[in-house]
Amino acid sequence: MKKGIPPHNCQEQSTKACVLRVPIFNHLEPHQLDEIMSATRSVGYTKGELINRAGDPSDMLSIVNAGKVKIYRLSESGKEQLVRILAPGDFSGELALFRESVHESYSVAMEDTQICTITRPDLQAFLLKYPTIALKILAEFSRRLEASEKQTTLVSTEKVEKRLALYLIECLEQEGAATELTLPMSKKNLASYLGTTPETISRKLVEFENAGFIRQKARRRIEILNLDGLRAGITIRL
Amino acid sequence: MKKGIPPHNCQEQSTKACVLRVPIFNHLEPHQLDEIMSATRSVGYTKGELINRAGDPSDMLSIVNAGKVKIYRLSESGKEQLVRILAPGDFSGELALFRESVHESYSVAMEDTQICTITRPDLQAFLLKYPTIALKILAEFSRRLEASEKQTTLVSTEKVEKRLALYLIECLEQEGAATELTLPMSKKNLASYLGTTPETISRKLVEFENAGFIRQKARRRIEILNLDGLRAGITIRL
DNA sequence: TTGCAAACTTGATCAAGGTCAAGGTTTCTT
DNA sequence: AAGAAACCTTGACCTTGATCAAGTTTGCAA
Repeated sequence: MKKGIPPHNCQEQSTKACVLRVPIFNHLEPHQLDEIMSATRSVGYTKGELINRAGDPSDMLSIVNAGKVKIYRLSESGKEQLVRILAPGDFSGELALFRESVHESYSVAMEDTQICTITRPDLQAFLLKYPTIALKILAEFSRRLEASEKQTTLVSTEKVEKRLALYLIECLEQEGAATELTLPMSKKNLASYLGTTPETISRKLVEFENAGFIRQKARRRIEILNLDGLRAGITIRL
Repeated sequence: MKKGIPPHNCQEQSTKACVLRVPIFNHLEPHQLDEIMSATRSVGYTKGELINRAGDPSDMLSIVNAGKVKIYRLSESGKEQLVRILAPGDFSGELALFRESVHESYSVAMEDTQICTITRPDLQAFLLKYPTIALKILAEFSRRLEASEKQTTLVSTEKVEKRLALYLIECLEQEGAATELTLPMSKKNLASYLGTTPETISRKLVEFENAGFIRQKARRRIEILNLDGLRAGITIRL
């Protein structure tokens, strides 16, 4: 399944960019960066390619250098649940790094993607040698843990309508001070992320539109017309 | 709100036990343990006492020495969602430790409880001095992250019936090879943990009983009669 | 550019499970 | 041991949102 792009794509160039780009390393001295770079390999994947399945042995940290990676789980009953989307600079492989283990989730390249990898032994050595890296990773983990627990709470205590509204608001905030946002994924994926179905997403967005909270535009763009209304989440029933 | 138990309870004794008991420290040398112990304070809480609220500033790692602590979040709409229960040896305060921050969740003592605390500056110093501690914490975080993401998937893709069945099975596994398990929390809390209501838990357990999968006994004990049936989760409708 | 596949929309139906209410049990507390 | 307070159970009802089905639109590849 995993074919990758031939070795001529593993340029020194992109490996370097990768290490420089990642928050967990970019505070290091140049000579330390060089050291890490030399332990790094770069692999390419083409759009739609499966990077790993749940159950695959996991023994490296993967850092996205270019492209986008979708990480999802399959439930017992075979439903797909989107966990997160990795953008350049994001990393994955957390579980595997600190104990022998296998992947718990699937990942696919959403676009043509370059990934840099460091093996577990190499990373562990770096962590002991440069403890500040561990602090950075701890910070990132605590951020993710926080996000994940929040997501659990959201899914288990709020109705779809509110989950969707909060998600839109979150997207808006990431866009800066804009009044318009671009969904970072398809509605199908969004449904999977929010624990619902594409049909329901579709209907709820129409409701928001009818309530005058938003306007849907082309290419996944959504204009926010009434942020407070959206936040309150009270859509007028007919 | 936070009143604690007077200082005479902060015995050297319990502080030592605490540090020894925790997986993140118990691999260290005696002199290192002494060093950490001297940076540790012990505080007591009485049953039902609120330890912290969401929004409180969080600047220390807390380790449970004795007792049980319930950690929960409140959703936007005011519903309580149980995140986890800390037993002796478990720790909490993750988010706060690596960046200035506030608690995202509430914690209450479920019984009379002793907690040891280490301030952020002290812990950060130890992490840099003894990098193996960071590795231990990373391992624990990755375990929790994994559990949390699994929980999200479960809640967002499976029906209550299956979530409950899987939960029972998980409890059973933790009891060793027994055919009987004790729910570690009230059904009300279990409902909150599984993202449902006490009424539904009650009804589903009766369904499982009618299907011959389990038998409910006194004091939160449940006997498993048909593990495979439970796993398959197909209850016979009338 | 055409054509196919995937994504999206809309409608109709229905089951899961949340809510409200009322009684019955544990379990603390005093 | 009595009383109170939580917890649990059961019933009736009704909302939410999943599912199935059938178009429609969009995006991409040849």
